[in-house]
Amino acid sequence: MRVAKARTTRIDWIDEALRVIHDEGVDGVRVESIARRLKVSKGGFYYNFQTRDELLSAALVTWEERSVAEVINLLEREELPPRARLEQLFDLASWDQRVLRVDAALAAASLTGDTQVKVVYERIHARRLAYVASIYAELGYDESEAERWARGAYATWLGTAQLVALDRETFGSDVHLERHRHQIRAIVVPPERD
Amino acid sequence: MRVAKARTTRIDWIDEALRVIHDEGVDGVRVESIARRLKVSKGGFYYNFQTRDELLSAALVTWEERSVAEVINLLEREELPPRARLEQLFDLASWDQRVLRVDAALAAASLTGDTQVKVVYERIHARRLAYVASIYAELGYDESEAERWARGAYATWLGTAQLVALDRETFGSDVHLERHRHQIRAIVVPPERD
DNA sequence: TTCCATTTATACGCATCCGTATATATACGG
DNA sequence: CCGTATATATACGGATGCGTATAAATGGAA
Repeated sequence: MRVAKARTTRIDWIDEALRVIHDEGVDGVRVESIARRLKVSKGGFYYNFQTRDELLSAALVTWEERSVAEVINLLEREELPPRARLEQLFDLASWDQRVLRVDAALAAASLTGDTQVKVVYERIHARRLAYVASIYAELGYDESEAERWARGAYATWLGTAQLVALDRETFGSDVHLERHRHQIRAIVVPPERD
Repeated sequence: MRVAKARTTRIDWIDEALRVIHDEGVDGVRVESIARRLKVSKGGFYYNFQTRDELLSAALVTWEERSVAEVINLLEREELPPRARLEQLFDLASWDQRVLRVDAALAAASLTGDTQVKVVYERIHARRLAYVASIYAELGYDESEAERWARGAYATWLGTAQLVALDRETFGSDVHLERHRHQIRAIVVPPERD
C-alpha cells in the first residue's frame, strides 16, 4: 500500500489554526487565509478535512487537552501539598500569554453564539473548576464550600487573564504585575489553619 | 427651514447596533443586517452615517457613558459610606446580563485586533479602575495599596462577568449564584478595621 | 522507467459584506 | 397642490468567504 508522505498534515492545519485563534480570534480561522500562512493552496485542505468546522472542532479538542489535561498532569506529577499546588497552578496558568489569549478568544466566540466553541469551552471550564474544587476539598472544605472557593478563584483568574491579555500596559510595569500576583494569591489561597 | 422628521434616526441605528453587540458580538455589527432588523434598507444608513465604522464608534461612545458614567453617578448620588458603595457597585454591576454580555463582547473584539474597540475598551477599564481605586483610597489605603485592591477586585468582577455571561447554568441555581456573590463580596470588600 | 494512488493547484458558483450611484418616495412651506 | 429638501429603496461593483470540480504534480512500486 502506498503511504505517500503527507506534505501538509492534518496536524499542520490544526496547529496553524490554533496560532490563528491566538492571533486573531476564532473568526480568523478561515480556510484560505490559513492556507496562505502555510504557503499552500486550499486544495490540500479539502483533502484532509471535510469542512472548515471540522478543522475548528479538531483545533478545539486539541486545545482542551493542552489547557486542561496537560496542566493538571504537570501539577499532579510533583506530589505537592494542596496549598502549594494551588499557588503553583495560579503561577503557571496565569501568566502565559499564549494561554491567556486563546482562552480569551474562546470566551469571545462562546458569547457570540458560536455553539461549537461554546460546548467545548464550557467543558473546559467545568473540568478546571472540578480540579480546583478538588484541591480545596483536600484543604478540608466540604463539597459546597470547596465549590464556592473554586468559583471565586477561577473567576479571579479569568478576569486577570482578560486584563493581562488585553493589555499588559494596564499593569504598567512588571512590578505592578508582580504585586497583582501577590494580591491574587491572597485571594485564592485561604490562610493556613493551625 | 424644513426639519423633516427623521424616520430612522442616528439614535435608532446606534441602539440597534448595541443590541447586536449584545446578541452577536462586535462582528455582528453589519450595515445590511441591522437595516433588516430595523425593517429598513441600507439606503437610509448611508444618509445618516459615512461608514460602518462611524456607527460602531458612535455605539462604543454611547456604551462607555452608560457603563461607566451612569453607574458612577448613580452610586455617588446616594452619599453612601465607601464600604457600602463598594458592595453596591458589585451588586448592581455584576448581575445585569445586559452589561455582562456587552462587556464580554468588547473584550472579545479587543483581543482580535480591533483597534477601534480596543481604544475605547481600555479607556473604560481605566475609568472603572480609577473609580474603584478611589473608593479603596477612602477606606484609608495609600495610593499603591488602593490600586492593588482595585485591580484584584476588578479582575474578579471581570471573571465573574464572563462566567455568568457565558452560562448561568455553570452556577446551577440562583442559590449558587447568591453564594458566589457572598464569596466575591468577601474578596473585594476588605474587613472593617476597628 | 512507467504507472497509479496520493496530494495539491486552479477555476468556478454561490453567498455575504461594504460603499456608491441613482431613482424614488415623503412631508412641509408657500 | 406644487416644489424642494429630506429621507429611503434598489441596483451595482469589488472584495472575501466556503465548498466543488477537475486538472496537474508528486513520488513510491513494479
